[in-house]
Amino acid sequence: MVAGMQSRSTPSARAGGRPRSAAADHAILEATRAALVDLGWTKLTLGDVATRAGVAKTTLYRRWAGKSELVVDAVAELFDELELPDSGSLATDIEGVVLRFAALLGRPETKTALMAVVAESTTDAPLRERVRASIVERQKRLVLEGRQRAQVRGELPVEPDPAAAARTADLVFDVIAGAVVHRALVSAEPVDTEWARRFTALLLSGLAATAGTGPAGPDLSRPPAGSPTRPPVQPH
Amino acid sequence: MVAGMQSRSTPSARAGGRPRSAAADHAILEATRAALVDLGWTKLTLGDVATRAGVAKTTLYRRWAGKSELVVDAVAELFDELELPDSGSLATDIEGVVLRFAALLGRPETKTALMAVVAESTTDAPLRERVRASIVERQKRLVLEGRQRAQVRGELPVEPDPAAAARTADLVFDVIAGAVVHRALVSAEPVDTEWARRFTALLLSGLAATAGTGPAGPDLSRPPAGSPTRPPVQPH
DNA sequence: GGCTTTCGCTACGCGTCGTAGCGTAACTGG
DNA sequence: CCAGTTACGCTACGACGCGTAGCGAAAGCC
Repeated sequence: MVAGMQSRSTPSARAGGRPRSAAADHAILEATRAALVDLGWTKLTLGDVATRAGVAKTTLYRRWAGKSELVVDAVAELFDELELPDSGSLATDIEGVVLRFAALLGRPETKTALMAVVAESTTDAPLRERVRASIVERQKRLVLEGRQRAQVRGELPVEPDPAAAARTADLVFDVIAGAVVHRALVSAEPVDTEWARRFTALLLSGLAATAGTGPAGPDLSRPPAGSPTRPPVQPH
Repeated sequence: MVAGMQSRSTPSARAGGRPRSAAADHAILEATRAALVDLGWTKLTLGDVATRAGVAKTTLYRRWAGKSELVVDAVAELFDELELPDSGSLATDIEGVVLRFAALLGRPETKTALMAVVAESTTDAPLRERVRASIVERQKRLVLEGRQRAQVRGELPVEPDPAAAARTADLVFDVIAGAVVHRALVSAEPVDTEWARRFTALLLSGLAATAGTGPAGPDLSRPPAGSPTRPPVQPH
């Protein structure tokens, strides 16, 4: 499930001896999340996690290099729940994924762990790669999915240059993820429906204006009338 | 200089006894930044900071509650350098402040400290208030300054409703600061001139489309011809 | 049944934390 | 000038988490 797990047990190695308990893995990661809720990042100790999981402390050190790696794997599992909703229009899709991402950031486990492991990763290159593969890349795929859907719908133009397309995808990803994280964790203000709507409107009209340098296509900021999931609401 | 300092020495208290050494404050904060560069956030110890600063460890604990508070004050001083450039147009102003902010985030002290204290602040309300007052509010003022300048220039419409104006200012702030931080620290990719230009174009065309619901005003995405600080460059 | 690897357990040295206690230094008001 | 008050440097201390070593037992594969 989590990408960073088979990095230690290379399947090409000789396969003799007692296998690692998969149940212990689940127990440890779940205990880690529970400890994050109760204690937060700094007060979390590996000994406490071991006690909660019902395993020996040495078992933890045999599988993970340190606290950071363990927590990355523990919170990475939560990002499996993050999916791109298919609501019929690009605008409501973005609003939906923003709200889901914000709900994930609102959980006490992720709230205290995410920024901490990113902070650690600034001085630890292997950890940064682990964060990228386990968490960041999983979010970025949602952007690529959303763009492809929108292009099929005709809501976004197809960029011919793949390098330029990758640059805009990276830009959009940093804008979405960065804005939500900053709103939720730095400004510490709620990411509610109204904020998501305003943010999406800002982003989409910006995209429409910059992507199509020529005459703009249909208005992307609002879903078409009769949206299946949510009726369009006139802003007062 | 730093806002959180006079919270302990209330000037209304009785003023007898030996005054606190101001030189020690500077030495401690500078030693903290040096230790952040050499050791990073986690390996930084208060005993080491005390040794570098040439003061006793107990002096540190008399002035700051813990590592987080000390680091917040240490990096908050660096944010004094952050200013809004006056380049003649809103677009180049934003590009300039984005590059300056990114340069600040590129320094090893802030890189490792900023995310760490934000992570701490998620489980520590007094610390969150300290971060807000010392660091976040200082950045947000740049947004308000930039908007006012742009309104004087006629580049942005004046929003009559103060509540709505505050909401858009908060939104723009989270988008700018969030995107730059995410690009620099999470994606770990360079915030260079080209990225700043693309991001600014995205933001400004979004602002122009959403703010003026009626007919759009002048094109905000590019400075007027003959910009005093930087000649406009055609994107290939 | 032998080989290999994992697991639980105990114990250990090490470093940091945060505080207490003491004598001294600096500054103020009478 | 002297008593009062506060900050400072220094030492020492208990507490705690870290990460590792060593052992016997368990659980698989050939």
